Amino acid sequence: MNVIQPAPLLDARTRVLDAAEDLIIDRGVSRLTIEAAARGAGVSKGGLLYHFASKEALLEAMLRRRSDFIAAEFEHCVRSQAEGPGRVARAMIEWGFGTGEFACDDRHERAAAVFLAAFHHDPALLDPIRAVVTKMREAVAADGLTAGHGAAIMAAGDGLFMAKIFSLYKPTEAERAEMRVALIRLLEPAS
Amino acid sequence: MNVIQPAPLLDARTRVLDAAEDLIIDRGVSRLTIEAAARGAGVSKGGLLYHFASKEALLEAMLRRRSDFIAAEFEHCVRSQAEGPGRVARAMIEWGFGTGEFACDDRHERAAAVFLAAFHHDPALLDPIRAVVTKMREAVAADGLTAGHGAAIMAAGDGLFMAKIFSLYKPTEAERAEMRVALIRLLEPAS
DNA sequence: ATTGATATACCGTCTGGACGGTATATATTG
DNA sequence: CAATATATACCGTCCAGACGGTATATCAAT
Repeated sequence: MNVIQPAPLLDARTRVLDAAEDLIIDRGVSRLTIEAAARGAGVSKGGLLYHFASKEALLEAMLRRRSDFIAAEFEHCVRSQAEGPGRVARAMIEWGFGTGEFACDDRHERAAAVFLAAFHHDPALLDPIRAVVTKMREAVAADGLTAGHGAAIMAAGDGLFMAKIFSLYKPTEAERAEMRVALIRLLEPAS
Repeated sequence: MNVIQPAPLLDARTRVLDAAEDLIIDRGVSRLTIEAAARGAGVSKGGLLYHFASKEALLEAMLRRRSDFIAAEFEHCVRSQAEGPGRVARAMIEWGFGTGEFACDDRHERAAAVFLAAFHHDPALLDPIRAVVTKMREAVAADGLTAGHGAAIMAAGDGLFMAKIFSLYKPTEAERAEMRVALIRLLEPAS
């Protein structure tokens, strides 16, 4: 105890949130305990419980942070697309299969980790994400594409996301590019 | 204790496997304990541990049962499709978006539950599924479609599966049918 | 009587959470 | 300004319960 810690650059609350994510990512969902998260953040268990009244409260906060972030990022991605039919679907393609600013990266990995941990503790904790997904689906439905085409694009992105969550497979960059081309075809009205 | 149980129709081993799945599905992954699984199967904890030496062994058996089943079911589904290019992709479309014999049903839900529980205990436990997925991806790659198109179809199916796992949303039958139509477009060579 | 199948009792560990205490910063007041 | 009070941000300890797993007993069938 009383080990000398490096000067804390972020406030304890943020450090705990980050540490908890790190823990899930490199030790697994089952290793996330409030004690371990506290240690990782350079805080005592009591200190953690000051900021988050319970493990559930911690998970709620983790989830809120990530789902807010995801929602904002996606909205930004949509706005970066040209207006007109298929705008939302195009954003989804860039989000899941592109290589630019909005490509999947470690933030998505962190989000996935949080979703899993929250779901494990209590499936109801995912409600904030469900709300975000519902909004996305509504946007897709009102996107001006042939019915079902936007939903198929979204599902394909989700599929890749799931593969990442469970490390089922890791598509090569070439494969992602090819999938992107395929999905772009679905932006055209059915003949 | 010693509550009178209905005559056990199945052998204890199968009953334990089923009970464990039930537990995950309607109480959540975190509620799966060997004690609870034993109770659900009408067996004592010792009885369960006779058949499955540890919780990990139980999860392994649960996973093996489901992944064998999934693999066999998918193979059957492929064989039911007409030969020729896109056979595997067509099977995937029917599997994930069709309404017939191979449509997703509660067996998929049970599989999803098992995957989650196994992943939580130890991500490496998913290796049997990863092998199945790898085989599927190889089959898709050799399916004779424009590169990436089969992978996109597969990803869309996976996306719907993920939505089911986490109860993110439940597409209507009409929506599934529309998605199916969209994906069928990807069977045609790119113009 | 041996073996397979199941029950009972128990142990050690881990975890979430409660609790009491401490140091520092920030008002409030005389 | 000094003294006092209050809030904030932690720390370290302790405990009850849950859980996985072991050891041993029972019992039916061959």
